[in-house]
Amino acid sequence: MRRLTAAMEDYLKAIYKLQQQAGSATTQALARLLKVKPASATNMLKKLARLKLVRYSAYRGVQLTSAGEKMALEIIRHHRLLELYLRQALKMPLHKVHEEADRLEHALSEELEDLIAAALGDPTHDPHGHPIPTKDGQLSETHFPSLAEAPKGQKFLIVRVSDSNPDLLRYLEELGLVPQAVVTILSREPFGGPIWVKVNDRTHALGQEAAHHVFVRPVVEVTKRGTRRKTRSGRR
Amino acid sequence: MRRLTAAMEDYLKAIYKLQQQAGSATTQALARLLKVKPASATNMLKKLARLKLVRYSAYRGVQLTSAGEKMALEIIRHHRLLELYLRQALKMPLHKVHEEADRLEHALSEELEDLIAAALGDPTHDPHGHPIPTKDGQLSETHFPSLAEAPKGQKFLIVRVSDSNPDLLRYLEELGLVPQAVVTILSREPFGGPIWVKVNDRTHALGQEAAHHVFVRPVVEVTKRGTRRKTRSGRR
DNA sequence: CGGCAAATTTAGTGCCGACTAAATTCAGAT
DNA sequence: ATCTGAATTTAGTCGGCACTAAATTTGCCG
Repeated sequence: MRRLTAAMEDYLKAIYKLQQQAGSATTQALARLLKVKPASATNMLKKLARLKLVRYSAYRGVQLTSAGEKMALEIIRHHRLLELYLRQALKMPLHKVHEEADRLEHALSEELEDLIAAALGDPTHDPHGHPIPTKDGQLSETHFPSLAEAPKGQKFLIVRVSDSNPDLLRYLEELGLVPQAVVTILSREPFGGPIWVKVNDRTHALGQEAAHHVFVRPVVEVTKRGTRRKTRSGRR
Repeated sequence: MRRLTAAMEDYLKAIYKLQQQAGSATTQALARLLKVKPASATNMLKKLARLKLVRYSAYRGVQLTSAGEKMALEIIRHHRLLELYLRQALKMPLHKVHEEADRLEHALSEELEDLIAAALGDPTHDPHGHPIPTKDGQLSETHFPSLAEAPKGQKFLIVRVSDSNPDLLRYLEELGLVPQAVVTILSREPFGGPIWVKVNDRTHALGQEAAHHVFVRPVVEVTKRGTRRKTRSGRR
């Protein structure tokens, strides 16, 4: 159970992400995600295969072994706990937490991980709305429609925003389109035009690209009697 | 103003420490402190010299340049802020904060440094009692006698404990010999024998080695009238 | 089925920072 | 002034992880 290098951890995390989206990870996709050349990725894949963290057959892509997946989830847990901690305890702007967590995650001990999780009350989601794997490696990915797909004319709770692009994130933050915010889709311009949304009593014309990165759930509306409409239950 | 590697930062920090204690740093002392071979240290010293962070002439030891000192103090600031944060905000045991901070210090952005400093209210000392360099690189080292040197029969405030040995630290922690604690030196056995101290109403026989790592200041005693005795003033 | 473009891998290099072994320099004692 | 042991440096290696350039494999299309 030797400590992995930061580079290895980055690869495992990336492979996990690609597997989620596409079932398996190709050398090229991995290289693009990690901003390295494909040759470098090949190299590392062999190393990870020797460590039995991935199943790798040449020209055929990779998959995490269960040991590899376990490691990946640990790192993702570190990352997401850190993001939430930075946001919540230290009030770091949302668009900056990802990069910071990316560096810190590799230097986090189990001990500190536990302290942070405890300080946050064992949270289930990071500030972008991504689920945080449990200590024993459980992760419940749920699918939500993006603003681009959701029907107009009703209220939605923003449950997740993509953390891939800090500039986009900063923009969304300015508009108030962050997790936990409530948004109403007013209308939709045709031919790839913007989507009119209302949030915090302000109205914005949101482009397709941005809309694709905001994920929502029909909001729980509480009537005068305290009964609910439109969704079954609970958190997120 | 490119980012230094973690290894370079470690060397700068170590050189700074040795310079404090001895005026200048030798290759050997550096190697011992960093747990590398002397040949490795020589190597790195040349590299740091090329970057104008140290003045290095072969066989003659090193000194930090003012640029090097500035960097060293930044890193020490990171380290000590982290130690205090881990202790204060996350309640990490005192003997564990050093190692954790040693890893995290290299991954800390200026941004996060500022947030942490603000959250702690711009503190002046870390949990071992070491002064924290200011953002602009000021550091006030003050000398204090160790328990081994202090006169018996009076009360002392513990202002600092050495952070060099986690096991020793853990031991001191168990005894209650931590910064801010008040200790009374009862007596001193001759011929290198133990020192009898009282802390929190418990009495302990403290060996020479341990006593050398605990630094104290005569305590401010507040009389009924609120006047003071034995020391001039303020904090620490 | 053959041919070709894209994806991938192999081969070889460079930088970083550790190491060992061998050479060199320094400083203190005689 | 010289000798000698300790400290230091030099020379050469190695593992980690990136890179480029050159092979190789794949899969698809006609």
